[in-house]
This record gives sequence, C-alpha cells and structure tokens, in this order.
Amino acid sequence: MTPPSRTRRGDRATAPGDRRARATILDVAALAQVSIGTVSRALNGRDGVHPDTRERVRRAATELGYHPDRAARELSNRRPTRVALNVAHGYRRLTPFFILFLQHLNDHLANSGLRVHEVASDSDGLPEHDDDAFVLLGAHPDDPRLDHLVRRGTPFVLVGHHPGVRCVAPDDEHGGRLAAEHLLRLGHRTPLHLSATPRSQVFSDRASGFDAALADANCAPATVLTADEPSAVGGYRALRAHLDTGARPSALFAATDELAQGAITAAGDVGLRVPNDLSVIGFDDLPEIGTNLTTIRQDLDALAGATVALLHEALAGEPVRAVRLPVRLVSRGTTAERR
Amino acid sequence: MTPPSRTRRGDRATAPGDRRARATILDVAALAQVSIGTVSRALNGRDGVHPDTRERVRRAATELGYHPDRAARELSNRRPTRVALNVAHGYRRLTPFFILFLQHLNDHLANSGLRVHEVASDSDGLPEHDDDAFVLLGAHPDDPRLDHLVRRGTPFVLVGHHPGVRCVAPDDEHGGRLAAEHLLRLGHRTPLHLSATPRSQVFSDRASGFDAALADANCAPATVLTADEPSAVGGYRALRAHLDTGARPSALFAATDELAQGAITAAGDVGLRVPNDLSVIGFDDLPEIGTNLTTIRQDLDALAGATVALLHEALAGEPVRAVRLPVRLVSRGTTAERR
DNA sequence: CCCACGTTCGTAAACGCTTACGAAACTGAC
DNA sequence: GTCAGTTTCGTAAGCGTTTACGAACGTGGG
Repeated sequence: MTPPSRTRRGDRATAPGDRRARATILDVAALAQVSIGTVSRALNGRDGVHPDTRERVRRAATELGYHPDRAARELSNRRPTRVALNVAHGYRRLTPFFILFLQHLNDHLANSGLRVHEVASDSDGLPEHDDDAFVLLGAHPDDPRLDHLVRRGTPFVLVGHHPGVRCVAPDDEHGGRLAAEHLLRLGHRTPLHLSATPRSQVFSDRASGFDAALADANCAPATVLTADEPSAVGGYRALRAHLDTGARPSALFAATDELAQGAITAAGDVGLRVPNDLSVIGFDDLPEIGTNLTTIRQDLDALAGATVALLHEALAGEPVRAVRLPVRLVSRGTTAERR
Repeated sequence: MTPPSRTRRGDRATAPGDRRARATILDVAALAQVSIGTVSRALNGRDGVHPDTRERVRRAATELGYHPDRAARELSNRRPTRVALNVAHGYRRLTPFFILFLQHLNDHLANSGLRVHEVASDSDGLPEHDDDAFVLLGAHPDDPRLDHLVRRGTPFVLVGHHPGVRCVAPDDEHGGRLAAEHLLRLGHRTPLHLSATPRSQVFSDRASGFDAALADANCAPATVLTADEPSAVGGYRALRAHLDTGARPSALFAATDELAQGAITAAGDVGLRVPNDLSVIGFDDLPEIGTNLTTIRQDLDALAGATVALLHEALAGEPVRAVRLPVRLVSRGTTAERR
C-alpha cells in the first residue's frame, strides 16, 4: 500500500490556524490517514469500507466540521441537491394544517435550487443515503432518526423541538398563553381545554402555556377533554360527551381549529349558542375553517421559509441554532364576555 | 496558432441530435471555432477579446441555447451566485409598497442559495458584468437595459411587463376591473379615477382595466385626476383641487393606497364623510395603511416568490415565460352604496 | 506453499467553468 | 526588414466532489 498521498494542499489540516477556509475532503483524508476516495465512500455510506476506517473518517469529519461543498457535489453528481421530507410515525397525520404547510414548504424548496426527492409518510425506518439532506416533520423525544442523522453528519432540519438539533417551530406554549389571557380578559375563569390523542409535543406545549397563564391569574388548572383523534369529529364527540353529563362550561380552548370546529357543532346540538353561552378559541388559523373563529394564528409561510433557511445553513455547515416563530391572537366572533 | 482543440467531447456539437444534454462551453467553443478560454472571456465581458470573435461566440451561444452551469461556476469562482437588483430610472420610487416588496424579495433570495449583491436605485447606466443575474424592477417600453441583457445572454427577470422577456407582475388590469365592478355594484356610475405622474405602465394598466369595466356597463370613461406625485400628499392635493371647484363625486378609485389615503383626508377637510358621501377604493393593500380601506390586494410574498422562481429558471436556461399574479378585492369600510 | 478469491482502499479521471500564463500574430517605428 | 510593444487567443491548472478501475492484502482450500 502506498503511503497516504500528500498533495500540495494535504498539509493544510496540519496548520489549522488558517482563516475562514472551510475544510475540504482532502483535510479529512489527511486527518484520518486515508485517501479522499475512502472519505467519500465512508461518508456517503457506500460499502466496501472497513467499519473501523469508516468510524475514523467520521470522527475526522466532525472534528474538522467538514461539510461537502454543494457546488462540487452537484457538479460531480450531475443532479441538484435533493432533500427528503420525513414524517414522524404516529405524529402529525395528514391534517389540513399539515397539507397546507407542505405546500408552502414545497414552494420555498422549489425556489431554492433544492429539489424535493421523497416524502416518506410513515417511516420508522431510518433515512437512507440517497438524499443529500432531510426535513423531519415532528419527532419523538428519543427518536432514533435524530441520533442517526447527527452521527452520520447528514444536514437536516427538524420541524418541532429537540434540544441540540437544528429545529424550527411556532411558539406553541406562548400561543396557549395568549389563548388563556384572552379568555381571562373576557371573565372566564374556569375554561375547559380540549386536546387530543396522540398527545404530541405540540399539544402538551399548548396545554402548558395555557395552564401557566391560568396559574398566573390564580385560577385552577383547566379540566382537560381528550379527543380520541385530532379532528372535527374527535372534537365533537369529546365535547358532546362532556356536555351530556350536564356540564355547562362558559369557555373552551381547543388545541386545534379542527377540534374547535367540532366543539362548536356539539355545542349547537345541545342548544348552546356560541359565543353567547360558550366562548370557543382555536389554534392554527386554518383558512379553510369557514366560521368566524377566534384563534391563535401561526404563519405557515414564515414557518416554511425558516425551515428552508435553516436547511441552507445546514448545507453550508453553519452552527446549529433553533428558531421559534411568533404566533398571535386573532380575535373574531366565537369569543365573548362571560355573562 | 494550433488548430482548435478537439477534445474527446468536442464533436458533440457536430452531432446535435443528442438527447436532453445541455450545451456546455465546449460545444460553444467548437461551434465558434475558438477555445473554451475565449468563450468564457467573451461571454463574461472580460476584455482582450476581438469584437468579431466576441460576436461570433455570442451567436454560437444563443444558437445552442447555452447557459453556464451554476454549480461549475460556483465551484470555480469560490463564491455563491450573485444577483443584482436594478431599479428603473424614474419608475417606482421608494414607496412603502416598494420597500415592502424588497423585503419579501430579499427573504426569498436568501432562502435560495442566491445572494443579493447590489441594489442600484437610479441606474440609467447599463448593468455591468460583476453579477451573475439581475432582477429588474420596472422598465420603460424601450428600456435599453432589456436589449442589453438579452444580447448578452445574462439571466434576468423583469418585475413588470414587456413582450418577449421573462417577467412577472400582478394583474393590474384585472385589479382595475375589480375596482370598477365593486363601485358599480354599489350604484356608482360616474366614479372618479385618481392616478399620478409619472404615469408608469402600472398606472395605465390599472386605469385601462377600470375603464374597460365601466364601458362594459355602458358608463362613460371616468374623469381622471392626476396627482403630481404618487404619494399621500399628491393624492390630497389633486382631490382637494377638484373638490374646491365645487365638484361632488360619489366614488373614487385611487391607483394606490397612498393616493387613497390622501384623498380621504382631502374629503374630510371639505366636510365629506367616507363612505357616506364618498366611496374610496385603493390599490395594493399595504399593511401600513391604518384606515379601514377597501382596496385591491396583491400578494407581495407571492410576487417575490415568483420572481425568484423565474430567476432560477433563467439560471437553468429554461424557456422564457411570463407570469401574471392574481389580485383580489378586499371590501372594507371605505365604500358604501350610493345614496 | 501456491493460487484463486474477496475485501479494502488508493489513483486518477471526470464534471463545467474561470483564469494565469505564455505564445502567436499584428502593429508601427526605425 | 527588425524589433519592441500590443492585441488576441490557446493551454492547462485548479475549484471539491464522485466513482470506475485496479492494486494490495488477507483468507482459505488444495
């Protein structure tokens, strides 16, 4: 075997005092004591690389903060950078909200020289190597995919929250808070909270913001109704069951516009008028919801834009950061003063 | 002089029956009977190229539909693709509308791997060669920059209209039409039209759509008031002068929200109430306008997104197309039925 | 001990472009 | 007709990656 090739630039890694120069595959090769071909194969998951070697290369790459140059890769590959969308199992189902977000995301991606390659909807399976980057939509606290991607050094963005990874999310907790404060201002001191199962991070953040604001106003934590699915019918059934026990709440915070939708129908069916007898506030501000719903608005387009911006940062090897997008209260016709 | 180099791929241009393969600099060099170095210099406006040769290369490039590969160029340049914004002289001044659009455009560009290099605000001067692509904001019918860019084969997008070039614009004419129809529905058959000078394409499109709808309803063309500047004070002065002659119109279509703003103030100053005595409808739907203005809304974010999408098409050498973005009526509190 | 085979890896070419360098051709003055 | 200076252009290296090819090594059977 010939000794590791020392090209004219091979010694750059030996003098790491260099200015802002990004590490190249040559630097990694020098550090790991292998050739550039091996580095490429190791990092791209090609086989024919000894596990030990692969590990050594990976370590060298992370040590140097190496990220392949997009232009060079595209030139060599003869294809644009491809990003795959990967939806967490069991998480966000194909709700209207979700589909809407996907459309915005697609637009932003398409305007970015990036190409959406694949949308895996129910993948517990770990991401494969065919794609250059990933957008993860939601994640369990101990999602194996996260660990997998960081280990492999693949650029990715998580839409959701997780400590230590590059992620973006609307400020769900603050949204819950806004909802509570609005209701409190209207004189409702014992509002209901309508949530749903599966109870994702999103739902618990909204709930905890809501409860925190109630606590600040010296109110007891809200009674929680849990719909068996995060949809209009789920919301309907949950509230209807509650009302059928004779309960008569004056206000309700639904974790989703769809849940709110169902709740309003249920209220109507037992003769309650909204907002006179029952104030209802939702979350998301879906344009589809025809009613005049008071809700917490999140800007899907901004969310999509931020996702793509972070993706570019990931591709460029910039440091990890988390983005939290503001939400705001949109006060419309389904909330009123307590009578 | 050595004969033109025939590399292993040099003969591809000789067999143009190839499938979707994009023309490379080699093909152009072969067709123009020069070396690739000369092609690069000729097309990039470097000097040291004989005018005749340059012309020959240009012709070869357009004949083959050649566009440099972005990845290769970035790899060689060691810098991202740079795009310059270039504002037409005398056209859109720095109105709030315009600034707002620039912000959206900047966001979309930044999310695109593209970098804004330069904003030339008052440039009759022709674009130089430092940039890889251009966004032109507005253009005269016989703007020399257009011809210049097409000749040079530089990728660009015009925000505005011009036959034969890649451009994007809101549907101003249809917007004017919507305004007229709204006023007609409310019973106003002799509305005023408040426009401004300089009378750009934008203004004439809005006016012609307005007049066309009036004509369809068998109404006479609207009386036109022309403000001496497209601002709130311009609008104020124009309408105030008109009202001071004793005229008492029942409705007015302002070509921009700012003009409308000024008009409303003028009406108030002579004791006219909006919308009871005078209905006012604007155009643009600026978020800044605090009043409850009925207006024609255009989606700035969509406009910016489309601009960037077209820019990518230009960079990729795809065929020219023009995009026209829909606008819609937002009916609020400054228009009412004629009494 | 030799040979065939599989595994692991290094070498170098290729992607399409820009540009430093130097060679050829032309210019004009002498 | 020479020669220096000026245009004009061709050659080749280099940008950072992927990957086909083949070399080196280890393994096992005979």
